[in-house]
Amino acid sequence: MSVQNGLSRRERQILDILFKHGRATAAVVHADLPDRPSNSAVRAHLRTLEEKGHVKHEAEDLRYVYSPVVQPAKARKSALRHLVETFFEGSPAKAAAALLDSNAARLSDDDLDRLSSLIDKARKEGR
Amino acid sequence: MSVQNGLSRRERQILDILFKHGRATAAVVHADLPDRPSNSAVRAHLRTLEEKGHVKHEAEDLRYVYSPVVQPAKARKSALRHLVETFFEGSPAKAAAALLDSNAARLSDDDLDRLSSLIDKARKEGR
DNA sequence: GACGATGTGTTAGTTTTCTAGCAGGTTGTC
DNA sequence: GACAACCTGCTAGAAAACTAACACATCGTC
Repeated sequence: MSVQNGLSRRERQILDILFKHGRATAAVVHADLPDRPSNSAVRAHLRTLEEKGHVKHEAEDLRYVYSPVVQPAKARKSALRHLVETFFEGSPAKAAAALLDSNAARLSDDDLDRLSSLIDKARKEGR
Repeated sequence: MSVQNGLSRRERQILDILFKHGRATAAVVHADLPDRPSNSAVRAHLRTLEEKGHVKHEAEDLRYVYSPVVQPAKARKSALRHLVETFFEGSPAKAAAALLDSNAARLSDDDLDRLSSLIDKARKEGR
């Protein structure tokens, strides 16, 4: 169903790091992982993820660079839906409000303009 | 570190359902769980979650009603931060934009007004 | 009181996750 | 060539997750 099913805790963590970085070597993934597992364990998991089809690797001067197979956009969307569903009663507006509310200080003018125009657009479509 | 660490896949699923419902009996959790595990397994997991301190139960005419121990608000915040971090390069604005963009049709006028005022507020604070 | 439906607790066993350790291959330096 | 410093693959075993099955309690109905 969801993109994130069938994955163990570690696999999920690793996949998240790959989404975050776009592409990364085993060493980078390892460095980003909480509670520092062994490097060997990380590589094993990456291989498993590849077997399961969630990840692919390219050889790049002697090391492997891993990247997610699922389109980031798709994974994003799925993650958003899941979050909205479990924490915001299915209301994207509530989720968006929470985002803006707790992070207002960190929004640039450009960001605000873009959001405004999105809201205007929604207004027009709503009529 | 994060609220969602140290949990297995199933435990995470169960906890998400509790967040979604607020409070729920073992049977409800069971019904909402994908790939239908045994009822007994669900109860065992709930007990484990309680041991770990993520969940509490109250006896309510003969059955147990479970609810998350962590403040929903806190869990929400943590989940949002994680999502923004892994999928939106740490930019809440990008996340909010994605929410509005793909769900414009589902926003009510009230929602839009609320969002607008949040944006205005951010504008003022930004100066 | 006997029965079924529905709830819980606990146990024991399987399956999956997770890991360290070893073997081997390439590159660069001495 | 020997060595260190990287990297990969693989394997066996420990640890944790996951589960079914059984035992027992309560309630309502016959």
